[in-house]
Amino acid sequence: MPTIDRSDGRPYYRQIADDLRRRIIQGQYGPGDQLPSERVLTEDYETSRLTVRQAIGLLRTEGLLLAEHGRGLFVRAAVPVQRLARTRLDRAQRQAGAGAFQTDAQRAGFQPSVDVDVYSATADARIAELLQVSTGSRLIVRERLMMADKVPVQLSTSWLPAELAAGTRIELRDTGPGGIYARLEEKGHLLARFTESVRARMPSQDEASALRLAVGTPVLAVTRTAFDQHGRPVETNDMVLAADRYELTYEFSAD
Amino acid sequence: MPTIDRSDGRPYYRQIADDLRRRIIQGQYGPGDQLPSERVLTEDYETSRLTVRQAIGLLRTEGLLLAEHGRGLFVRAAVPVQRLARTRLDRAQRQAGAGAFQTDAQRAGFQPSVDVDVYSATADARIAELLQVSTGSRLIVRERLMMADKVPVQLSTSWLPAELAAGTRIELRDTGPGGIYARLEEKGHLLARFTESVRARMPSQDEASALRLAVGTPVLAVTRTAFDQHGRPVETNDMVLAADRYELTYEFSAD
DNA sequence: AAGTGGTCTAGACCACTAC
DNA sequence: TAGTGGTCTAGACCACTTT
Repeated sequence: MPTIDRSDGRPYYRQIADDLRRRIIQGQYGPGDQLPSERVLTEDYETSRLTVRQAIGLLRTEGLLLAEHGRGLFVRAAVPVQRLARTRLDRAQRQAGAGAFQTDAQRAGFQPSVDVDVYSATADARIAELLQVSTGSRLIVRERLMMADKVPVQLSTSWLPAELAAGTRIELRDTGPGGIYARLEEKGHLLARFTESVRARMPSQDEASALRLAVGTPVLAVTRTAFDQHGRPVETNDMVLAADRYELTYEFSAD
Repeated sequence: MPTIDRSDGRPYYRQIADDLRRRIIQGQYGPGDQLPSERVLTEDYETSRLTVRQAIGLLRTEGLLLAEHGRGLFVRAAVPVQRLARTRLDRAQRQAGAGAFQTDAQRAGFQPSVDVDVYSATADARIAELLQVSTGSRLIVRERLMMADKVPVQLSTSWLPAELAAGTRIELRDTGPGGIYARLEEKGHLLARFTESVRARMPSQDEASALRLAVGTPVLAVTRTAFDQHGRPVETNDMVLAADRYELTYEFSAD
């Protein structure tokens, strides 16, 4: 029977969280199962509702529990994870037609859709360094919200030096078959190399609502830069991915 | 002056959080600065302390604020980020002497130290698949807690088929110069290739306390598998990194 | 000793979901 | 309509840090 040890040094809400966490891990409550309501837990643990809510808040930020207003508390079920492999950027993949996101989504059985916004801007310090241009240089910026079966799953912002995009479909919403990389190669910038840097953090308010993230879901922030055959950076790209829906994979030689 | 709009649809605590967030982003409170105390904020916003604490809790899980018991509320300062590049696993690096962590830490100006635990176990389904052995096979497991200037920064667990480690220093706490990869190569398993998969999630209770993570800090979970010249997996490794202290970088060709 | 954040109580009413 | 989680009040005492 669940109770609180009033002489235990731990605060009550931690004892409750530890107890519920143990039950979940041991399988007493499985993925998708409903927990007793907050009021029932309050009676079970002989405490106040706020204390129970503190415990539940802890398990929510740990990503273990999901609260649904008017319905109840549920053990969070694992989401099918989409794997993003390095090979999504191989030339063969790029030339196959659509962009990387479309290809991935369709292979995984999702119906992809994209909202695009294109505008011009000037380079701040960070983008200037990534693209090896001067701060204040003119850029084309492409912001995209990618959806799988109409569920937002990925934010992406691309920056390109304005003169590389000038007069191409990169300046339009629809960049045509193969996406911006195909347009760059048509212009003589053969893509030679990518760098990617990966970080994780909690989402901003805007990202959380755009991606409809549950409390306790971090994001993966990936910055990719594309270099042409002369070693010149031709595009850089910030991707924000819901961490519970994506896995990134890389492969490299040991030499 | 800060106040709450009682007719605004948003809950009070969100209005307060939005207001404080705006002030932080606009620079009214810079990194490391102290905010007014909870009781002062309660008066400023003309509400109850719990409502202020809810707002602060939001900003803490977003990673914007840090609360220090008995001291006050502070804007979280950016931590110096350690970059983990693919090249940390190059043969030249590995043969230079110490393991990857020691090399990285010393280059970054930290004094590295490591707690190690070595024991034998049997393969569960996941490890069996990664190492391409049968479930239940005998393994050597090496658990490590890495510290930089005595601050825990990284957890690492390695699994190797028992027969590859048998009779080598891989079974000991101190594996000798070059670490386990050097011992494997001495035994004729030349390392050819690594795969890494990267995910992000909120830490478990154990990880949070082992790595001394602040509320609102996710972890990067990296699984690396090493393959020998015959394509056989010889080791697999789970790394858990504090996301606010690490950045992973990768580089690959566009072909 | 004074000020800070951390924990806790015993209520109340609102918003949402299901029957 | 009943049950659920979400928000809010007005207190109280504890644990920690600083002076």
